[in-house]
Amino acid sequence: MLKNAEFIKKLRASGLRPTKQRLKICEVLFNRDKTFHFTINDLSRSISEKLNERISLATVYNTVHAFKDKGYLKEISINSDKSYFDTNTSNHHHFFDEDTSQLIDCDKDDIEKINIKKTLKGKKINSVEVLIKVASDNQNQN
Amino acid sequence: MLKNAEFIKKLRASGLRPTKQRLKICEVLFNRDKTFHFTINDLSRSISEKLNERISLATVYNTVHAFKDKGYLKEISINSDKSYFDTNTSNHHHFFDEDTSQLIDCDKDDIEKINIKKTLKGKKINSVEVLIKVASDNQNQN
DNA sequence: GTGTGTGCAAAAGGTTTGCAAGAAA
DNA sequence: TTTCTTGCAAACCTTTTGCACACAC
Repeated sequence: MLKNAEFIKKLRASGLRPTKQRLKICEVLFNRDKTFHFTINDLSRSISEKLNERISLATVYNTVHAFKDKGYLKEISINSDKSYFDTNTSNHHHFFDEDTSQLIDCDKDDIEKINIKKTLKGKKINSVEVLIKVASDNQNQN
Repeated sequence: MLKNAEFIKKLRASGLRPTKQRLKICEVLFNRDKTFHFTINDLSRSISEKLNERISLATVYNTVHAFKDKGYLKEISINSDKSYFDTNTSNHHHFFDEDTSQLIDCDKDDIEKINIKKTLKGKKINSVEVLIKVASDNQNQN
């Protein structure tokens, strides 16, 4: 459970002014036990539910993008009409449940290291993302 | 180079009426040497450029979705405001060049088989997609 | 003729932008 | 007081939908 003072320090350190809205968003995003996978809409809903407060959509978008640029959030590559973000910024992969549209983290141990043999001239690899799409198994429901 | 008659046969076989528009779209999509990675917008532009003809956007959307459902096209998981499709429906992965927004196919041999150790109860794996994001390497430009 | 497909325009949904008012430094 | 941030509404872009007309069978 991070305290407000820590968020303020963190924001200042990355050149972001610790405004009331950004601190609220930090609270919703980072004061939790588990990783949070969300769309902007989810986050916006969480803010109103948890804090009983309203932050303008434009500000939520601004903040999420700022946090992503600073490395506090990660955007997940999934083709969808919406963008998905993840509070777990470590190098990891995802299961995507097509029945429920839920993302599930994949631990480091769940997938063997991926070995890429091809290289592209003059290009460096920025990230390697694996998305495993799953759906209910009708052959063996449980 | 596939002929019109073959497209007609293929469409009929999958229960799609071989209309003028669908055949044109087949021509643009499948009469090429290399794999085609595209957004709906790219395809629409290709149609007007290559065939000097206009097909309604709604029809292009309908057709691409129908072709995807029938397995003639694959949708690629990449987070973007647009959807990307691929005429290569085999099991393969992609590089995504963040400088140019271009997709590049990854051959089977370029990546070792991915071994997933975790399983989710009652769920079966539908697909495993790897996306390797690259960008120009400023340290070693060439 | 019957049912499917097409095309247009309008609507929908997510995201971005411009700008005036407000808050932080 | 200067600069950054917020909030609103409008704009934007991709995608979907409703409906009349046209085409395939």
